[in-house]
Order: sequence, then C-alpha cells, then structure tokens
Amino acid sequence: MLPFTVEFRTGLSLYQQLVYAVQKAIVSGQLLPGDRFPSVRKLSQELRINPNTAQKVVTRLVDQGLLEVKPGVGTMVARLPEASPRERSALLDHEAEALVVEARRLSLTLGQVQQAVQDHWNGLSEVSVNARENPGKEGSK
Amino acid sequence: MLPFTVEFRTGLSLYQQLVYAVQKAIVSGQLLPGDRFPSVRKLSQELRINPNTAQKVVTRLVDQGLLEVKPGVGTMVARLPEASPRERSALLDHEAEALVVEARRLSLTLGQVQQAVQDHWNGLSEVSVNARENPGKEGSK
DNA sequence: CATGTGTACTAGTATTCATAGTACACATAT
DNA sequence: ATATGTGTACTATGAATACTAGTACACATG
Repeated sequence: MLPFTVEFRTGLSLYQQLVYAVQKAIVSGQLLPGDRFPSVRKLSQELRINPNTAQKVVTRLVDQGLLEVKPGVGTMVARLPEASPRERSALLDHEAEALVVEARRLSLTLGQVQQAVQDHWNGLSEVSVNARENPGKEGSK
Repeated sequence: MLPFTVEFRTGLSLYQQLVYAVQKAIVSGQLLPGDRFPSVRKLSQELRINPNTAQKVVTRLVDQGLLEVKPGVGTMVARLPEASPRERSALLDHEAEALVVEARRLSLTLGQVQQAVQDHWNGLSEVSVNARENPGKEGSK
C-alpha cells in the first residue's frame, strides 16, 4: 500500500519513473511535508524491485530535498525546498523549449500546448484539494 | 560549416543533443524541406565525433521522417510528416505533465511556465522569418 | 577513375541500470 | 537482552546504452 501511484512504461528507467511519481505526488499535495514515506524494503516489496533500486530512488529524492531520512528510523516527506534560480531558469530555458520544439514537430498549436499545461496544472491542484480531505479520514482510523 | 547550431551540455548523450538541434532547426524554418543536409562524414568532422555516432543521429531523424536519404547521393530535409495522434496525445499527456510537475517542484507559477512556452514559440517563429530572408542572400553568392 | 555518398559490419571501452546478496549501525518495541 | 525494522554501504554480475575505431561495399557523380 503505497502513498503514490506509478504506471511503469517502457523507454524510461524504473528509478526515473519512480522518482517522477513521487515528485508528482508531492507537488500535488498527495504527500505532505511530515508524512511518513515507505522504507526501501517496503518499496521494493510492493513494487517488486530490488532494494538497491528503491534506495537509489530515495537517494535521488533526498538529493532534491523532497525527502529526508533518519538512519534507523525511516524516511519522511520534507518541506519543499527553495529552488535555485539556476534550476528555474534551466527549466524555463531548456525544458520548456524542448516541449515547444517537440510540439511544433508534431504540428500542435501553441493554444493546444498552453491548454495542456493549464489542464495539468489544474489537475494537480485538484489532487491537492482532495488530498487535504483524505488525511482527515485517515486520522479517524 | 553546419546549417544548425548545437551547444553540447553534460547530462545528455551527444546524439540526443544533435537530434534535438536538428529538430529545432527544422521546426524553426532554419532548415527547409529540400535543403541538403551534411553527410555523416562532414558531421563527424565538423563536430569531432565518430562517423557511426553521426550516422545514428541521421538514422533517428530519418525514422522521425525529418530527413530522407538517397544512398550514394546524400541526405536532405524532408517535408514535416503528419504526426500520429498517438504521438500528439503522448506529448500533451506526458511531456506537458512532466514540465508542469517540474515547474511546481521549483515553485514556478503557471504564468511563468506559459510565458516561457510562448516566448520559445515566438522565438522559433522569428527564426523562421529570418531564415526566409537569409536564403535570399545566399542565392546571390 | 577519383571522389563523395550512405550503410553495415566487427570490436572495444565506458557508463548506466537493475539485480542479488551481505553486513553493519541505528532505532524502537517487547 | 532480544526481535524487528530502519538506512546505508559494499561487492559482484549481467544487460543495455553510448561512443569510438576501423573496414568495406554499393551507389552516385564529376
């Protein structure tokens, strides 16, 4: 029973997809700062992957500041760290450009791209709202 | 003397970056259908890479329908092929989402993302306009 | 014929990814 | 003190990918 969902697809490495799934769960509010995060042994069991692969996922997310660990205790979701201006401009300069190049290659329109961006933005915000209702239910257990 | 520019950065494979640079040159109009594309030997010389790596770039672009080759003659830029609905929805569903997730992780705003998308969109269109003027200059040589 | 083109190989090295297994230190519950 | 669960660090292996080097052949053109 993991607090995030992941559908494995071909073309991307397992650990990349897992890192992304957790990032998504965090930015959407499905996972909140202070929440307990499953141990690498639980991750590897549930996902049927090697513990070292699970550990690699956690290490990457720790490096990004999304998770924090206490040796012997476990892992929990951290507060979203302040992003560096460098990272931000890299996304706006490079990743956004790559999306646009790809969109133009597929003959999509600017409007379609912007609409998709907005839809995803709103979709993640809706999850955030739902997530705040669900923790209340869990608190009653 | 290549008809596209590429700045190699770490983190991505050489051939990926080259494929992207050519995609960008094509969608921006810097390279037009029918234009001659450099041979793999020229690519490897200019870029100081192995000819097999250059060939891999060309093969990938041919697979995408952006280039077409005539054995013994050479390679030229193809007409932008009709993109499959599958590719399109994949970009709008997955790549756009990934950009949004990353943007939210970096605490960027929807407005900033959409502004960046539009800027890049416009930036590529401006290149297209300039490219149409430059061929005229080259014609006079 | 000489030159330039794409293409297909073989072979090698380095890196990444994922796995398997082991073991230790730390923390908590019984 | 013991049992259980935690993170962490290793070694080793194999597969896949990336990139290089070199060679050779067929095709096209001057």
